[in-house]
Amino acid sequence: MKQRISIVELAKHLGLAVSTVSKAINDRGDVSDATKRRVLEAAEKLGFSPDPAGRRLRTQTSETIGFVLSPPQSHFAHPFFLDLLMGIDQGLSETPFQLIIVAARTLETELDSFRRLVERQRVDGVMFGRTRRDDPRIRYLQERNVPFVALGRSETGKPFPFVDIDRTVAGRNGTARFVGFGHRRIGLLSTPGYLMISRLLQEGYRAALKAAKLPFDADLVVETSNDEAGGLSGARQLLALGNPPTAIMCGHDLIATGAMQAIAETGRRPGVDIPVIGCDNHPLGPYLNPPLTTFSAPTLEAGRRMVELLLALMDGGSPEQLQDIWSPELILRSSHGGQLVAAAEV
Amino acid sequence: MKQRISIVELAKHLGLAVSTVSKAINDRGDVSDATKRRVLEAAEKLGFSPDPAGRRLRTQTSETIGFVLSPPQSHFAHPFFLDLLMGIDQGLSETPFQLIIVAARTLETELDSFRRLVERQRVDGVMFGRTRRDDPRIRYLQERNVPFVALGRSETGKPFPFVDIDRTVAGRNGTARFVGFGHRRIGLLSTPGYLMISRLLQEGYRAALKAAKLPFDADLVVETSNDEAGGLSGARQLLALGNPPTAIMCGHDLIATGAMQAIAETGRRPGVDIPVIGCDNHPLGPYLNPPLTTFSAPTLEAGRRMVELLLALMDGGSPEQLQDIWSPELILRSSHGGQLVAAAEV
DNA sequence: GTGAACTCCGAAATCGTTTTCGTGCGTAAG
DNA sequence: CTTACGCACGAAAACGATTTCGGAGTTCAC
Repeated sequence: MKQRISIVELAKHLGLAVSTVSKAINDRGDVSDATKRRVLEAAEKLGFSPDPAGRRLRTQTSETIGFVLSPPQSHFAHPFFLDLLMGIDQGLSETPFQLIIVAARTLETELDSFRRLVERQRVDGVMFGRTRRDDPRIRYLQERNVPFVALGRSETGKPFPFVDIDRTVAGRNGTARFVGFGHRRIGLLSTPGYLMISRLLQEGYRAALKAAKLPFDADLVVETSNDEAGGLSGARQLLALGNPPTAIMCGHDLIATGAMQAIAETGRRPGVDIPVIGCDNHPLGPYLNPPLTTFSAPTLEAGRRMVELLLALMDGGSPEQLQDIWSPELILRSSHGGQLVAAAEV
Repeated sequence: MKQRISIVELAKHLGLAVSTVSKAINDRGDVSDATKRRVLEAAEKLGFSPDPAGRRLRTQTSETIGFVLSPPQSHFAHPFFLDLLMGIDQGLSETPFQLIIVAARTLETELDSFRRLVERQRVDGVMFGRTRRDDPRIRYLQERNVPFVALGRSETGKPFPFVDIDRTVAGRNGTARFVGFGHRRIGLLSTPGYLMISRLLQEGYRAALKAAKLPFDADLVVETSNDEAGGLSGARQLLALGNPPTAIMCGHDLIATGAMQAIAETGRRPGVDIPVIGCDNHPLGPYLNPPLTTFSAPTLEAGRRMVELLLALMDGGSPEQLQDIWSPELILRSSHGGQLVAAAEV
């Protein structure tokens, strides 16, 4: 292990005072350009970089932001999550902050993860996703007054910063497209009801029905777990109806995958006899049979943006100004089917 | 923000010396059980927990281990990676260590990520995956003498701790199964050649051929990127051969997914006319058409084990003793096809 | 009763920074 | 020539923990 050099040794080497060296390195005032250059050069040559522990102790900051992985039920939609993480890391890479992550095992212990993060590790800020309509994490963080930014808005507490990829427009545009194709009974396979995205998706769905003067039938919307198994069982339930839907809008690509499976079970051709649309542009979508029509989710960009918002917040920005709502775009492949044949109507 | 309490205030509150309180909290000797209890209770009541910055400065340790995400080409097989991360976090959760992650953007800057981690952040240990046959990361870490454990062995440098899910057995057992079904020309779609898993997979493949006294045909193995697109183009290449394979073994489920697509393009039924086997048990495998036969990859457990190995290493363990090789198991679904019909032989 | 051995606790040094507050010096104004 | 002032740098005090070492007080053997 190459041995480390401390700032006092560097100062001694330069014949300068420690304080001067410190100021030079941090580019604070009160030091001439000449010595500043001299210090920087020596630091480079001797491989000096300030020990974070010392700095953190003195400045009373951890230079750390925490991300907590939601409990693994549904795994927070794998690729989605990974992209988000990379975006966050990219955003952080130009700052002195480091990203620490913890995984919550269950919904019950999730809050403990947050507590450990802020009370023990003393992170400077927090990020998380899968916001819920009523979200105890938000309440906790606001109560402790710790800066945070969420992926997805919520109905909880005071205003807070977030990036939201608007499920309302997915719900609205997806079902509107089905309506345009002549469908009159459109199923909705939504994520669990406590999630904010579920609420928004259903709002969009109802708005589209209303615009088309179509009746709302509660039997046609089922909330299910956010994965393939959920899509499978949810679609089975839908297809077992006396008057089953002729098209299905899904709250996630994984759900759509399961739904297509369920459709195939009944002997019908998924995406053809019963069209399907998903959400979040899962990378495997193009390889499904038929390729899955879905809505975009610029997750990497969302991660980067979340960092910007968090930094702005810690910089004194007001939460109301730090809320992004992005509209997902329809990605047409082929599972959305086409014009409904006349015979199939009624 | 609820205000923090430092150890001196706690000591004052108790009428004890700071040193005594510290010893009580860290359960070091030289303090009676009675006062130890008293201190712990007060700490609990007043919500005291030691400031990591102070401790780290004094103990000259960062209590931090770093994980670096491989460059996004192929995204390190999403769900695989997430499970690994959760395993690592679970392993770490009982220790004072925190997990910090950084994402390498490209192969070129990957080493810089490592350097930042050890030279600037001063992590106590490092983890990474996707080991390569010749791996500069390993060289760097061994040179700097920083403790690390890898996911996957390598041909680089001195012995080091790792957990390896043995691709050799996947390669061997997968092709052996095809052989058993009567196939004589078996394609191998492998991950990029510089990866260790690629090398091992091919070793297993050749071993199975040899055992069956089948000739090795270099045309039948193609190395390709570790994703669906790679599988697609690789399989196309294989199928365009004058004497194409009648079955394809794949180095990853994502590759298998692309391969099935390519097979379908030619009008043949993937998994039936041309059987396919993948690796790593991707969660979407059961939802492919037909469901994908694959090899298991207990990634969560691997993550947990990696933590154990790292801690053991930092505790003075010898690297040679800290190497796990796990055998993946065949997960039979249906894409492996069945008995080859006699007519297809030659 | 005395010395030794053993417990338990406290004073102070230390880890590597940043930051405040002087201090000396040179320069410009009067 | 004196005074005032700005500029560049240095001394020292934090930040919050751990650890070493020494010193009371107690117990025990002789």
